[in-house]
Amino acid sequence: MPDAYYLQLTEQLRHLITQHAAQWEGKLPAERALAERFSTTRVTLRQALAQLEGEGLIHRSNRRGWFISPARLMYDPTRDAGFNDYVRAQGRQPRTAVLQLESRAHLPAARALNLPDDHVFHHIRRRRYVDDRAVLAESLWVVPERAPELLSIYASQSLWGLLRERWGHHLANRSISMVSEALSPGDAEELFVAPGTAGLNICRAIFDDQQRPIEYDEEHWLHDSLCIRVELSGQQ
Amino acid sequence: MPDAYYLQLTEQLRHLITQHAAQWEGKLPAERALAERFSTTRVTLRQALAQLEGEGLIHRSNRRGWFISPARLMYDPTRDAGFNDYVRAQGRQPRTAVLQLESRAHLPAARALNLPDDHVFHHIRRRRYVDDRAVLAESLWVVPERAPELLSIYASQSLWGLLRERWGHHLANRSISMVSEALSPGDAEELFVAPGTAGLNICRAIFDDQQRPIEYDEEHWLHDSLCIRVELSGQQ
DNA sequence: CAGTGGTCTAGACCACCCA
DNA sequence: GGGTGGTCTAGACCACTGT
Repeated sequence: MPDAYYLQLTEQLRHLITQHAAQWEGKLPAERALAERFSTTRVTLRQALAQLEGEGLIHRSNRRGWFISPARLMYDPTRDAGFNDYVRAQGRQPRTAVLQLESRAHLPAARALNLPDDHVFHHIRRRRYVDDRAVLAESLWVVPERAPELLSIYASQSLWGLLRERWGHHLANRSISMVSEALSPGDAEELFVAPGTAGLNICRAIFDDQQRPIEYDEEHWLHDSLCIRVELSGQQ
Repeated sequence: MPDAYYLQLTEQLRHLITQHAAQWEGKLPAERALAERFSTTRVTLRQALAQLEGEGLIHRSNRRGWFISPARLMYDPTRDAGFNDYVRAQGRQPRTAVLQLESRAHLPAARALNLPDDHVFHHIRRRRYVDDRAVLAESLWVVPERAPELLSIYASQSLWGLLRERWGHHLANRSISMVSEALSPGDAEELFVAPGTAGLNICRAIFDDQQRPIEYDEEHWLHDSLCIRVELSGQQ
């Protein structure tokens, strides 16, 4: 069926990668070396690599080369479990870098939380790692009335833990949306990948048990880094 | 920031497309024409088009050209609403083509439903359209004990409607997983797109209120055709 | 500084779609 | 049968990475 050479190449590379994964220590040989080994051009070789990238088998670190992708992280966006907890529960190592703390308005957050367009939020921007690979760039927009001194006390711990323990909020109602995307140049740079790399965008609007808006967040994941999982019981 | 020419091209094309959408009737001019208009090569032009494809703004119909993508379909995989119902509710036109009806074993279904590896299922393979664009290829694996004569009476209606009305099943517990994927050559062909086109794979295992397995399904969506939406209330 | 990936050129051939 | 998109070649230059 696959008569195009780059599709045959894709299969050969797939086998090569699974066989030599250990010996290469996760990093593929240089493109020119691979192209020569298969007697083809870099263009065609890159077409095959792009296929495997789309499948989630390998990924690129911008200008540093091709790497074998680790197993996907299981993630249930409907649960309250903090990032650190569920990453560790899967035997992986979480890490967080806080990129920005500020207060300002944000239209999508205002719209999603049914607040005036110019409402000001506490904004936390952070980058999250799994096993030292940056996989997630996210922005949190917290309603300041619910967590007044947030920005002065926040330091990369669990936000939902804080909201629960310090301010006694119960995250009861949530509206979640997920779409595939191409990472914006900004998001791509923060995750050290090439612009336009495939990503998954997850947005959540969260309200308490009295329908008061609490928080809105925008997550940009590398597309190959996660598997969304939702378990539900009870009739819908 | 975007000094690469193909990224500038991406922006120019984005504007061109939004302006001329109506006049072009959804189909972009030929690649050679566009490349000439921007004084570049087809390779670079295609790189820019691929960016817009990743964003979901345009898509390809295999060997027929580039088309402007319609608005994403909102889809809540946690609900029981039938495809026809929720597509119509969004003012769109649903259509279904049944591709295959058979009985056979399927390992992933058996595993997901906690049945023996060689358990035989009723298998329904179908293609679903929204406004005459094929957007979904799916396989349903129904436990025959729950719907014995399914294959002889099924004809593209709502499967969940049938299960409920004819056999009185309540779809109570479900386990859902979603991952981005590159469409397999087979799935791509069924959806009339190029092999390796970005897709979204959704799998569901469904049990009744007594935890008896009912059905397992595998969905392959074009990545730009939908927006997953989940609304939840109550604490998790 | 050497080598790498990212980008780009200027062609070519073929299978397939559509008129 | 003409034109299209899909594929492929054989180069090139540059910015950046890692040493």
